[in-house]
Amino acid sequence: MLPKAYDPKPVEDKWANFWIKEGLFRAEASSKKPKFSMVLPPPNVTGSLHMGHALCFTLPDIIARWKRMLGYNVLWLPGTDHASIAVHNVIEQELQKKGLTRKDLSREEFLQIAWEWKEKYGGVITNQLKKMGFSLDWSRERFTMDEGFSRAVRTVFVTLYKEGLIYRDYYLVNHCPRCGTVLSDIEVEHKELSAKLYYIRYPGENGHEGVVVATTRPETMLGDTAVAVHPDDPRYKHLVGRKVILPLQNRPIPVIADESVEMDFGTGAVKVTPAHDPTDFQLGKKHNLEQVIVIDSQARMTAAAGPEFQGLDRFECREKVLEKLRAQGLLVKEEDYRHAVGHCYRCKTIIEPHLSWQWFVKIGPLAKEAIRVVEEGRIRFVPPNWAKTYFEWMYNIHDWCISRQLWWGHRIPAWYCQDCQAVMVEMEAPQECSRCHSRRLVQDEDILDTWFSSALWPFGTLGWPEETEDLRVFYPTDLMATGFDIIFFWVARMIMMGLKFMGDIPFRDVFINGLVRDFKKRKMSKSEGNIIDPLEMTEKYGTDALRFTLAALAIPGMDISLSEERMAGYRAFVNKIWNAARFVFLNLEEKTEGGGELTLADRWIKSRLSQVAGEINEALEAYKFYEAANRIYHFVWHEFCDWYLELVKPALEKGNEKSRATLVEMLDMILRLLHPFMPFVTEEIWQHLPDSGRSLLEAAFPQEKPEWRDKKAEEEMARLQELITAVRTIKAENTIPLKKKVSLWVRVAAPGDKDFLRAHQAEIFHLAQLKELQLVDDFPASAKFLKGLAGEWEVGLLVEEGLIELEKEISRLMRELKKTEEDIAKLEARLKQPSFLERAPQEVVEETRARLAELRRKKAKTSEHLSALQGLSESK
RNA sequence: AGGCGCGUAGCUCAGUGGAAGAGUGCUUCCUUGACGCGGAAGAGGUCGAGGGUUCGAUCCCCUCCGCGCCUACCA
Repeated sequence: MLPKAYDPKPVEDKWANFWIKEGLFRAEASSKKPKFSMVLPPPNVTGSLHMGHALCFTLPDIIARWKRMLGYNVLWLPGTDHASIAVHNVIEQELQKKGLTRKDLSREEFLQIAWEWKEKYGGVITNQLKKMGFSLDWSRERFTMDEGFSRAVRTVFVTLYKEGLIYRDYYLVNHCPRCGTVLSDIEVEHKELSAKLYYIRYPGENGHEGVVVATTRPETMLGDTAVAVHPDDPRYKHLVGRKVILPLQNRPIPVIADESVEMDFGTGAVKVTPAHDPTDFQLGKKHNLEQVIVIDSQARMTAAAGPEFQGLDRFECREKVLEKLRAQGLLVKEEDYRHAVGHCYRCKTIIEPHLSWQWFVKIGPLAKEAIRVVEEGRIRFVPPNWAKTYFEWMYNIHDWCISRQLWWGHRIPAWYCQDCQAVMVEMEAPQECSRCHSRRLVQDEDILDTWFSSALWPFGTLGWPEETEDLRVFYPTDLMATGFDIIFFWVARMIMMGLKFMGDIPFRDVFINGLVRDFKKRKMSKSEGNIIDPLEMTEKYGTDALRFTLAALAIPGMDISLSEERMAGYRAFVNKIWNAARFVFLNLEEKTEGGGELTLADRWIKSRLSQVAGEINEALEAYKFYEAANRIYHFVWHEFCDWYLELVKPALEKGNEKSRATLVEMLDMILRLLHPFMPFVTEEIWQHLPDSGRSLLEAAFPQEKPEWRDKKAEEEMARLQELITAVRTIKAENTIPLKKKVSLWVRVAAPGDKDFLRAHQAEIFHLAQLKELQLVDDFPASAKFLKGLAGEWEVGLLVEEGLIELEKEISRLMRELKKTEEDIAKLEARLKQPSFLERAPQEVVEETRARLAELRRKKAKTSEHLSALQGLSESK
């Protein structure tokens, strides 16, 4: 006999190991079954599993297990990502504790530490993935820096370079002074800050009044090389072509005209710093302005800023500049001002635009194809709205800066000749310069953006650039499940690279899941201290409960707000299933002699199960996890447990073998339906069933069975349920304990009713707790009843002394009557409108009339019952 | 500034052009032999505000209010 309460821990460990040991998650390239493939979004090696992962991996695991049970050859390929910046950050934090920076180490020393780190912490996350039971094919595990993958990355780089789609340029890029590397545009987070807008006078040359410019970054003025105004601005027209004196530097700079200047903003005159502002950079190029770098890559002022400022931090410098301007009377005005400032997405440091040589991907041609496959519906976003987000970015895409001044990652396969400056991009280090044959070559120090390699994940993991069997069988993959926050970072780039190098889409469907938030809808973050740790939750509630919670809350396009309450609810559900199974097993023990027919309840539950199976398959087909989860939840708890298990008891007592077989079969089917959502408890129970196979993973997923559909059984059950509920309601409202056995009188409505009720009286006695059932055509006037309605039937509980509280029942009936009257009034009003009768569909009108008739009957009966009770009350 | 999304029961959220739903919480009753991580019954909602389309709107359209998120070179 199973224990009374389900204990997840030992069960989960057992099956998680079993599945892997038996190779049940392994895909066979040679299989004859249809394939279904996915790649796991590779978690960072630095991290541990958080709730975002748990959600993002639970949903595809549900699909993977479902597809496997449908007979697919399923590949779900796992792996981890080297995550350059994240690894740098954690290692540098460690170094900092020892008072070191990475510059104190050699590149080789640093990389050794990083590899050790990867071995140690990469293992942590894979163990967590195994523990959660994700059905990943571990025999194919990959890492973005393993040898094969590195070759793929180099191949892509070299190919794109040779085609002119990768180039090197001296450009103003986003630089994080803390991380010490440049970042791509999308790695910059814009945050609104309260700041000041400073108005500074630049005096005119030869004593004219000059102009006043407005800026949020006064420290950059040291590098100004022009002032720009709008060509049509009457205030400044006369100044264009003349010069103003740049304060503090005492350098004459020209006033130029450009249409990009907004006349309405500030004073209509803008200072131009081509080396430190993206807009100014463009303007500078257009007007051939000098680029004066006054801030270096560590955000310190350079010599060009002048001796007074050199070496100062950019913000210290700002204060000093303001101080000086004030002293000279050139700071005209300060205004409070809110504006968006770029921050590093990793360390939140304010970004410094920085002029330097970097590598870029010319993205236009790649984007074009990637847009088309989504437009044409070859790749489908779920929910479809996310395609809009995708398009918006793709239409306005900028070239992608891919070089990073870091060490942990794929080193750029470019070599420079120190003699003739030739650039060589090759798969392997060249021996000599291809132009001058010099052997003095140095490799580019930079590495590639981590996302450059992640973009290759769907085919790099399958063996590309080798033409492997895996690649042939499993590419393109079928589904990519991920968060909306990396549509640009990852999804878009995978599409571009997949199309470019495989000539085919990397995946068919992109399922975008929402963010996991806390119960107050706040983002989970370490600093807020509101992190819900999935592993803590699995300890507390079990992995099945956690998985089911995530599935039940996964409404496409919506963020999930997670609460422990909710999880506790689903833990109860797991326990409920456990106990339903205990009941089934209890009845398995005592073998009966057989015989018997399928009861109404048997036919009903089979009909319902068939329907529910159909609905679940349909919901999963559409990735409606919440719908599938809720259907099965409701069916198991409120149909199978609440009704069927109670209804089957009388049949089991009679030794009905058909009922017993149905009971076992239903449990089997339920376990199969539930398995993708809660794999552990279902496997555990299923293995206790007689004649179960090696694993529930290999059992067939239930489908709708038309031969099980039984409309008559469903209708009859509905009538029985109505009757039983009516009795329970009367009992409950009169505070008669349910288990108190009563005499029930039913006034039947149709000729066959008596036979029907007699045939099911065992179930009725059991569920309504009766001691007597009288079937009558009319109630005797002599006896006293508590009456109610059950569909067409009128029911009466025979009143016994001291059994009822009349006042309570009377007020209940009065409430009921009032509500009925209100409903009647509404319908009558509707039916009085000629426009409704004329224009509404005939069936709607008919339905309304029928409903009205029903309500009128109810009203009549209720008031009849009421006056009977009132009479009783007076006679007392 | 643009784009997207949300506003329905105390809370978290489904849902549909033709009688307001679930889970949880709350109230009352019940130690029925699968389960108190349980059972039964119930209370609770002008479906954000105002217009419009319609015989009929919580649902479609417009405006507004409130709240998120994303994109963006007005310094």
